[in-house]
Amino acid sequence: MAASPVFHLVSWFRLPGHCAAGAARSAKIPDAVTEKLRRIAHLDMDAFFASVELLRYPQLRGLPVVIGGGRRRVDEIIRERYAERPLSEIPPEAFPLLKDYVGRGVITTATYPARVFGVGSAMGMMKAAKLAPDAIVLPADFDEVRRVSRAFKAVIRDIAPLVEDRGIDEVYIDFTDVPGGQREGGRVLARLIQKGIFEATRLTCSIGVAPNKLIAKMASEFNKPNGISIVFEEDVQAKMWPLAVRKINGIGPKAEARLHKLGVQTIGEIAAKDVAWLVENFGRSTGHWMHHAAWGRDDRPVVTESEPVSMSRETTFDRDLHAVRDRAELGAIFTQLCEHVAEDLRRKGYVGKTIGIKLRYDDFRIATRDQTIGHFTDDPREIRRIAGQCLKRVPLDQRLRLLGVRVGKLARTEEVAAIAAAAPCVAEPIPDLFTQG
DNA sequence: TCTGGGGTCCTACATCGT
DNA sequence: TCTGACGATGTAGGACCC
Repeated sequence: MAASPVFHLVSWFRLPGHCAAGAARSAKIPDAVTEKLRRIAHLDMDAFFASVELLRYPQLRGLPVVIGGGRRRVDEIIRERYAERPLSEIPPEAFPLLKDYVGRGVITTATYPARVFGVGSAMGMMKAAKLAPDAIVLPADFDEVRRVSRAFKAVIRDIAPLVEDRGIDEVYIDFTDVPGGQREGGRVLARLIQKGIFEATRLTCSIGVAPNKLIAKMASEFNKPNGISIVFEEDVQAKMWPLAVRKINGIGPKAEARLHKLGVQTIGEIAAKDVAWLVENFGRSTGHWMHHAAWGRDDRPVVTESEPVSMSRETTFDRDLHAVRDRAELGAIFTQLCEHVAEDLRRKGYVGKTIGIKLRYDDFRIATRDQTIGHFTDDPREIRRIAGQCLKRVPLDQRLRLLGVRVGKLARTEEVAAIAAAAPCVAEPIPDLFTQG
């Protein structure tokens, strides 16, 4: 190998403005200690959905609780028996248990006492019920979770403005230029943020601070729940390389299985492989990416603003439906999905020009079809019409488990309207694949 | 055994215009 | 008129993430 591991790591982590001459110089210059380092934090709320429920039902603290399934709110169900009592005074034995759960669905989150039994996110409810039959099961309250999500992100932005939203319970934060962001490698600022979030929401989170997003993401897992992990560039090999390949954000079950089959179990073993070998086995893009990731290299910036690419609605039926025998039911669901997507677009101020459908057959195979039209729309009837044309292009001789509608190629409604006002034109007709020609 | 919903990004391939 | 290269665009599917 031409360069030492230390050379690779040190050269990668210096900020462009601070490291023009790279590793050789930074290794010699004694003021390296005063140099401002790139410090990126990854913050992850602990068992977020479950923790939000425990704010409402504090009597369930310390008990195994999972969130998932069920469309009816539990407080409605138990109100039938405990009509006049405040929610916090309803005894734990009144809550539904996993072993009594009937229906489809997966676990969204599990509290730490529930995780002891081996249940966790994305696990089927039936399997979870076998592992932890006496765990309490609650449905997710998305409205409340969204409210708390906005609250904790507001706390962070007040302290450190460069925040990248990574979903409902996660963010990246650029500590580099935040006052105090360099102190103790970021630990001081991380503690401040944890304290602020707890005061605002009564919820805990875990934070990893590292030279880049890739390592910060891993670091936030090191010390869960309610932990802080600080990783410096010189720690990377010792902390990353013994870990399983799956710990790299971006290596999922497929890539993991492939690596295992090739005899690679840990991140260090990926790092030891030649790039050419990785490219040969995983393709050019993934091979190079995997090599960089294993060496802890990642120069992606913290992105504070982004536009959505698509919006969709999908639903899994209570029972598998047949396109012909359940035509009326499917038609009603289909229309409703189109209306929901249109509502979402209008509420958020977007229009789109690629309309598509997704369906999942009873054997879990997925089929998608798209159609791009000549203009932007957020009209539910038009979405329904184009989606209907897409639906005619998929085989419908097998039972369906799921149906979805998607609108892509989005643009802001106001921008499209402004362009249309500046250059009015007649919308071109939309070809109908099945009724014409 | 059972596997939700809402996304993003990547790849492969077909088609079309130059 | 035919052919090939090439880029842009659309489509379908897959992997992955929260």
